[in-house]
This record gives sequence, structure tokens and C-alpha cells, in this order.
Amino acid sequence: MDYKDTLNLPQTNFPMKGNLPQREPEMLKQWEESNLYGKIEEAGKGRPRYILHDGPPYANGHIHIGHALNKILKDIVLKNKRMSGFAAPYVPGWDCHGLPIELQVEKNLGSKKHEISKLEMRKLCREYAHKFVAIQRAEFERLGILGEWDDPYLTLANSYEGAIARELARFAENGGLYKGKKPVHWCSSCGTALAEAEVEYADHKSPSIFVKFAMKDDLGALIPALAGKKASVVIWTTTPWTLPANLAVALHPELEYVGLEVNGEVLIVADGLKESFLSQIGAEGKLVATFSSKLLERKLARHPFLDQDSVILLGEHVTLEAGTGAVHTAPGHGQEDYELGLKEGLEIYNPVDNRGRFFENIPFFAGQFVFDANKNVIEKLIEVGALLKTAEISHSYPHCWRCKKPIIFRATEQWFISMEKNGLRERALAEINNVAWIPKWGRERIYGMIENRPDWCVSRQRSWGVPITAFYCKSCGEVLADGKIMHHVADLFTEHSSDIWYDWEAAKFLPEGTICKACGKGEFDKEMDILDVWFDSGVSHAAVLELRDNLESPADMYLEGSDQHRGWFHSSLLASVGTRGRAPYKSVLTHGFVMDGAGRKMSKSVGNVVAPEDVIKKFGADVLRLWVAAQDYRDDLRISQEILTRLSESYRRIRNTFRYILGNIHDFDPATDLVPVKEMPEIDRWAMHQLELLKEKVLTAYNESEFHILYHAVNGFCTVEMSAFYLDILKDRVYTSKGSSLARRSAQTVMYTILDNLVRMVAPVLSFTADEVWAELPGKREASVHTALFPALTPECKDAPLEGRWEKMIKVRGEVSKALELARVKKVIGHSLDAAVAIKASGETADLLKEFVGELASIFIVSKAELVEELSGEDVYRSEGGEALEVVVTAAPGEKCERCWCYDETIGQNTEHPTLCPKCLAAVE
RNA sequence: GGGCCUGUAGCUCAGUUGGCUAGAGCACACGACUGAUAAUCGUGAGGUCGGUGGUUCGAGCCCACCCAGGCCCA
Repeated sequence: MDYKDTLNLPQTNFPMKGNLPQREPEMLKQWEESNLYGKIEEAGKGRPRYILHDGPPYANGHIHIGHALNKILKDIVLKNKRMSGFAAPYVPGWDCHGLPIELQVEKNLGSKKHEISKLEMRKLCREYAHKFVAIQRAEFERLGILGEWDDPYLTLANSYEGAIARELARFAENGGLYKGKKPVHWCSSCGTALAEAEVEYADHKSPSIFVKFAMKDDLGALIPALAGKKASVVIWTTTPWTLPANLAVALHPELEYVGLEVNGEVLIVADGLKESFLSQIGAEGKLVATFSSKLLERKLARHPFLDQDSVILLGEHVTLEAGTGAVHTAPGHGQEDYELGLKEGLEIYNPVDNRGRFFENIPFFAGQFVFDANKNVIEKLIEVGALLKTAEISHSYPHCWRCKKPIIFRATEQWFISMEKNGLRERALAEINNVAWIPKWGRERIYGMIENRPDWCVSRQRSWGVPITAFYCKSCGEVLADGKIMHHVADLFTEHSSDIWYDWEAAKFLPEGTICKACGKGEFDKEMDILDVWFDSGVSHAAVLELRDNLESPADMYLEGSDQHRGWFHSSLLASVGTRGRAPYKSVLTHGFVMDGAGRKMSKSVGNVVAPEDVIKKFGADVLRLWVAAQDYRDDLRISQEILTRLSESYRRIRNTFRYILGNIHDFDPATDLVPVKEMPEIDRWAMHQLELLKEKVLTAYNESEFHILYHAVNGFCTVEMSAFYLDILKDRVYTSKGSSLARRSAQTVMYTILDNLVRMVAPVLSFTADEVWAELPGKREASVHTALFPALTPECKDAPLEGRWEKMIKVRGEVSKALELARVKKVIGHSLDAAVAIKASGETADLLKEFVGELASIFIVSKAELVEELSGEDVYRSEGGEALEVVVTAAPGEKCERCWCYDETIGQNTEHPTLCPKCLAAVE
């Protein structure tokens, strides 16, 4: 007789191999056909809301691994919240305006770009953005991210564009919006401002000059050594043409400066640069004084050739890399000069027109092109005796990417949102303290930025964006930025899209009878600048959260990469505080960046880029999701073939545990076969206790968004507690007991509960696999695990004393398995069931073992285990450390039962089944 | 150069207020099983806790400096 048929061996159709690259797309199809997301929304009705607001990726190109990380994290958070009893909608979004799209469209147009109108250009940009939204949407959905993919928010949608214009109107109304000046990269040849991306750096020859700025007053009172001497601060510059715009000279606040007597006058330079300075001007100098820059703060020097003063200021941007440590400062022609000028209240002075020529009222250089003016400035300096040295240098200099000509930095009229008006900075800082930053240091990071940032420049000289809805008087040029009118325009945008700005006459936007406040005339031009795209996405709380019925502001969470402290977190905070007086988020979670296996950043040129598409093709989305969960996202994350291979092996382990349990509960019906915990054998209660601990750990980890802890907990549970211990011990009971026996049903109840709970807990991460297992689980349940809840805590399953007893037993078991291993090496046994063990223990261990005496054999998975007072023979295994434990392993006595493979000394006594042990006889009957 | 952050076995992570012979899983080596089988079980070998100096009876944990790496600025 073949007794194998009388055993209850595992049976399941659930495949061992995930085959995820093939299976996942099928599941996606099924989710779509069954309207899974709709069912999730249905299930969420009436529950408290949890709003995770999606930061919009830019609608350009395919998704990269960083996108995948971000969206998967969001999806894990959301699924976690849904399974915790919240209604957690997910409305994905895209950032659709802006330069990169415009540039790409221009590039695609080639030479035709000059022939088309702004309106046509914008139409092409719109199409381009839509194309990549569709591409990225498919790529995101493939990752298993559930949400309103059919109705995402797009910043190019009419309603969104209207909202952008409306938020700008609010800033206009409360006075936060103003027009000011700021230097920008300017191409004099094209007559246009350039964005950073449109600037190319190339070698260029420039004059290099050292210029004296004579101190206005005698310095004797401050620095006695200089009393009665003519003293000058010396600056170095490679743009002589900016000298007519000079308003100040900057020194470093922490540096020492020196007075050098050269040819009867004193030259002031930084101490650290005095030698190089003297050698460059080819002069001998005598050190006459050393002093702190602070002594000169706010003292006045004379402009070398204009009848005006130049004030000495202190600035951290001054360096000792080159020059003299005294920096010629023209706030209209340099970024750092501009910032210092703003701080010190200097005029942002620009004497240069659109074509790069000095205005007609500029002495000496009127009408001259700036690069031509260089030599004239130098001549002037020679004439007035202010030039110490001139030379020519070749250095990296910005050029226009279009016409390839060198560009200049030039202050132009721009729109700003004031950080001080309405106390925006103060209130934003206060709001930062009301937000939960995860991890905590996010607060320091954004706080420092808001504390120090200049006013927000929101205008861009471009086509693809939402226009700044202001007007200019045709006759006097006065600005008209009226809140009411701007609100009206916003409504028109919502109705028709912002394209109408480029289509309609100004008058069509203005109420009948609008007149200029300055001159009383009634004809206007439209402002042609557009808004910074950070303003677009920054107002999403108004355009999305406030406008959609199922969302609300402030959001519970914003979740983005740590670069967004300067980006979206930042602009959203200012946009919301400036108009609503509060932050748009209650918590902000940030993650690090994805690095290669060595912790280096990915780059195409290095060739260490890992594309999500490749990971999915090779391993499947669940492995990628597991990768996200396994790493501590607060730091940078690493990805490599090795890491993915490890992870996919870990995935297999978890999957196999699921499969094994499924196989063992194939004949189990929870409706009728459930065994109450109280009636279970102790080891089953131990397993229930362990499950309870795991639940606590995992649910806490979800609550605290520490997903890597949950991964390690689940992984450890599957391998240590289950596979290597509980499930291994259970085999005998589950395989050989009668199918419907209490012993077997009890074990099945435990396994069923564990699998049910485990699958729920793992569903936010292993979304595909969990649903696949869910479909195989017995019992009545929701159609998808994604509409189910996390397992409820059942503290009554916890049993601390029992855990303590078993902890010790597990230690003893470890010692026994070492003894078994030695016997195995000596060929005494093969399988552990071939063995009989005799144990000598003392103290508490002995007492404990006595209590377990009947179960020792099954716990050790041996045929016979006995406790003895004395052990003899050579092969006694002695434990190291702790309480003394001695073990002797021998071949088990008796015959091997053909059915359960345990050795028994009574086999053969039954004539009908001469090869079975008594236990199996009972089971077979 | 500045702000914020990170650095524990080959990989991913633990390490509570400073007190352990620094842990776990995976990978690796060896072995067992062939009733979880492209599985499963056991045993074993892996670490001057980025470096140096300091505080302390005692430091992976505290301090200083340095090195390497990341994000954002300049």
C-alpha cells in the first residue's frame, strides 16, 4: 500500500515562481476591468479623509528611477492609510508649462520656429505636454500605483490656469505683487532675457584691470598709520564697461586688509592677496598698516571718473581666489552685487538698453555698445589716473545658445512677490513650525532658506506659461495690476484657457471705461511676461485641493525628494501663506535621491543609470516596490544589480512562505473549521503570539512611515519564526494527522490567520502579489485586498509568560541542532528524524524541559527525545556558556514508519499495517 | 566656499538615556533532505562600527578636526 496518498500534503495552484513581468500586466488589466480604484473610493465613503497631495512631475521625457521611488512611496502611504480606515484619494498631477517644453518644441521646429505665432507655439507646447502625460501615466500605472489616472490634474487645464491667475490676483490685491528690477542674463544681439538653460559657457577674451577707488576722507582717525596719506581701495574686474554702474566696493567681513605704500600713495587690498597683487601690477610696496575690513564699513570712496561716491560694504561673497579682495559692485550687473545691493538698499541701477548700448544720458559712453565701451572705459581710467594695470585674460564666459554671442548681466523690470509686505517671511517662518517635518531636519533646511531668500521673482520672458495679467497705459507706460480686473481675467482663463491672452485685444479683458490712474488715458497694452512655473505648481493647493470635492486644503501630507525644500515645498508654502495665511500641508515627508551601488549619483556619461523600465522587465514592479520599502528613504537610496538580485531572492522567500501556507490550508474552511485560540496546543498559541507582535511592529512602522522596518520584520518573521521553526515543526502534524482532526485544524487556523494577516500587511508594498494570494485564500472576503483593512489587533492573543518559556526552548533547540549537526558529520544520522537525543540539563532549564517532555521530539523534529540524569559515552555535545546542557545523539531505535518517517520500536505489531507506527495507525483508520 | 544630511559585515538594516564577547536577514562555504524541490532545513566563516584626536572607569553612541558621498545654494 502507498501510504503517501493517506497524507495531507500541500496542494496549491499558486505558482512558486512569480513570473511578475508577465503576470503583473494581467492583474493591471483585471484591476482596470473591475474598476478597482472606483471600489476603493466606494469603500472609503463615510470614513475620515487622508489627503496626500501629489507634487506634479514635469511632463517631459520618460520616468526615471527617482520618479518611481517617489510615486511608490506615495502609493505605499496611501494604501496604508486606506487599510487603516481612511478615505485616501489619490489625484496625480503634472507640471505642464515652462521652458524645457518650450525649448524642446522650438528644437523640433528647427528653422520654422521664427515663422509661427506665439499662439501656435503654445498649441504645440500643449500637445507636447499631453503626449508625455500619457506616456508617464502608463509608466506610473505599471508600477501598481492606484489613483484617478483618468482625471489627473494638469497645470495646463483651463480650470488650473484660471486658478493660477486668480492666485496672482490675490497677491495683487493684498499688495504683495510689485514691479522691480533684477539682473538677468541678457542677449544684446537677440534683445531678450535668457534662462539659465539657454546660457552656454565658452572661452572669451576680456580685459583684466586693477582700478583705484580713492577714499573720500582721510583714514587717520581709524588707522593712524594712514594719517595724512592718500589712500585708495583697489578693485579688479574683467568687465570695465560695468564701472559706470558702480555704486559700491565690497570687502569680506572676516578678512584682514592691508595698506601698501606704492609710489607715495597707499593701496588697500586683502592681506591674503597682497603679494599676488603687487606682482601683477609689477610694483614694490611697503606694508604700512593691517586692519579689519570692519573699520572701513560704510566709509565712502570716490567713483574714479563719475562725480559720485562709492560706498564700502561688507559681503560674504568676496573671496581670495583672484583679484584684490575688494569687489567692484554694480547691483544692476551681477547676481551677488544685486543681492548685496538689495540688502544695503542700493539702487538696482542699469544704464544699458535692450541692444546693449549705454543710455543717452550716460556721461562719456552714451550710445556705445558695452563691449566696445571697454577700451574707452580703460582710456578714461588712464586719463583720471585710476588705472594700475591692464591686461587681457581668457576665461569661461556666458554666451547665448542661439546666436553664440557673449551675453551680459543686466537689470530689467521684473515682477516680484514681496517677502516683507504683509509679513510673508515672518508668517511663513511661523507656519514652518506648525508643520510636522519628516525627517525632522527638513525644518532646519526650509527654515534657513525662507529666512534668507530674496523677494520671489515671478516673471519670465517666455511664451509657454500663464501670463501675468497686468496692463500698461499706452500713453504713459503706467502699470495697471488691479485685483478686480485680474480676477475677471482669471475667470475668462477658466472658461477659455490662458491662450486668449495672446488672441484678444487688451480692451476685451478690461471693464468699459477703464482709465489710467496716472494720465487718465484709456488705452492699454497687455503685459507679455509669463509666470514662473514654480508659481504654477505652488498654487496647486488652490487649483486642486480646494477645487475638487473629494480633496481639501491643507493637505495631510506632501511627499517629495529633499530637493523640493527649495522647490515645491517652498513655493507652495509662500503661495499659501501669502494668500491664506497658513501652510498648505500638515506634514511634509522627504526622501533622498537614488544613487548607484557605490553611493554615487547616476549619470548617463558614467553609465550607471538604472531605469525603472529595465527593473520591471527583469524583476517585476513588486520587486521594485520591495526595493523602495526595504531601504531607509530618509537617506539616499542605492540601487544596483546586486541589490535587486538580493531583493528578488527575498521576494521569493516571502512568496514561498505564502505558497506553502496556501498549500497546507487547501482543505480548510474558516467558516466551519476555525479552532478557538484557547483550545490550541501551546506552540500554536506561541505562533499566534508572534503574529500579534509582528502586527504591532508592522502597524507601528506604517504609522510612523518607517517602511524599511516593516520589510525587515516581515522578512524575518517568514524566515525565522515561520519557515525555520514553526512551519518546520508543524509538518509532521499537518501531514500525518487525520484531515479533520483538532490538531490539524488548529495548525491550519494558525496558518490561515497568519497568511490572511500577512497578506493584508504586505499589500501596500507587494500590491500585485498580495492580491494574487488574496484570490487564493479560502473564506468569504472582499474581491481585492486593496479594499480590505489591516488586521485588527487582538491583544488577547498575547501571552508574555508563554513567550518566555519558548524563548528558552528555542535556545535549547539551537543547542540540539548543533549536536545533530555533529552527528550528521559523523554519518550517525542524515535527516533529523533518524535521530534520538538524550539531554542532560540542570537548574531552570531542566525544570522547563520537564514540562515539555512529551513534545521535545516534535520540537526538535527527531524520533525520540529523553531527559536523563547522567550521560556517558564519547560523543557528548556540551553547550558553551550559560547553563550547562549536554546532548547525546544516537540513531533512533526501532523501525522507520513508512508513513510519517519517524522511528518507533513498536512497528510491526499490527498485521494489517505492519510498517506503520501507532500514531499513523490511528490516523489511517 | 556656505546650509542641511549620511557613512555599522559583500548587500539591506537593528543597535533604547554611553555599560555586549557589536546583532538580524540575505549572499557565501560546507553539510542534510528529496513529502515547500529551480524549494526546504542545519552548521560555519564574515566587522580596528569612514579616519584621527579628545571627554570618561568605560564610546558604535558625546565633542573637535579630517576623509568620502548626497541634496540645495554660491
